[in-house]
Amino acid sequence: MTDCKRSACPVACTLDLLGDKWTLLVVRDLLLGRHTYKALQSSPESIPSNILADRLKRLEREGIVRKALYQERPPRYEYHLTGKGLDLAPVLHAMLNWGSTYVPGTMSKEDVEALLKNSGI
Amino acid sequence: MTDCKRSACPVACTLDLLGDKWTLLVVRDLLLGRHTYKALQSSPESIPSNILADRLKRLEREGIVRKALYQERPPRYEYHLTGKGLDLAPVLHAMLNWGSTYVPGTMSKEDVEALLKNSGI
DNA sequence: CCTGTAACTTGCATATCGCAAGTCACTAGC
DNA sequence: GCTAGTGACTTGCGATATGCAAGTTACAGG
Repeated sequence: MTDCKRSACPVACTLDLLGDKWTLLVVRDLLLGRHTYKALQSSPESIPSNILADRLKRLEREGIVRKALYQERPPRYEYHLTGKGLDLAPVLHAMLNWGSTYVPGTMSKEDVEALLKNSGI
Repeated sequence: MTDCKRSACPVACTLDLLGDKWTLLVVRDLLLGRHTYKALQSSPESIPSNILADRLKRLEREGIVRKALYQERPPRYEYHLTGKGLDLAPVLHAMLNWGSTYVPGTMSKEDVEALLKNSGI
């Protein structure tokens, strides 16, 4: 294997995989029920197309996301979180708590919880 | 104010502030008891000097870190987390959990807890 | 005066990002 | 059959960010 880690620290290694502005947003959207490339592109932050493709590829390679063909002609794909991916929920949840407490102008935690309920999770 | 957010999502806004490979590592080190520039530079991941200076400046500007002169001649500084900064602990803790579970070759959660105890937190 | 140390700063090459546009494989309508 | 439209990407390229090395400032100690 050629995966050189920065250190043996689990936090550092987690940041090596997820430490950027977009990756965890993709995971958030997958948790919120957006499963197609189009749907992921349509989230309010409008992720650039090439970045989305790259992040999905990385997440799949890391076993956090699984890509599935759900229609053959024309080919259409769905992305789903694996168990490893679903276990990132506490990280997102902690960020949600912190953000809604300390960043003015963001949705309250309650609003987001309601949104989650309506999205059927 | 000219702080344009990507969206009203607390997670997105949190990632705007902390979403990169280094920022949360600096917060981790501050939690672990490294408080000087030198000490922060000496952590196992060896953060580049210019990046460290930049991140400390940003964290201070965002009210996550407070810089204090603890010795006048020669001038020596200490960095400490504010309440806002300390409240990032759950985020780090969630990453610690995930990393130690899913990234092979990292320290176990127990080892890190022990380390935290010894560092006097 | 010379060496050492903490806390940065600067220069510069390389890597990553992000916008726009283009591609590919179809399907549905005329 | 021809054209427009859609989903899922890919490509080009300028702008921004990163990372290494070296330099700077302000002192202390011998």
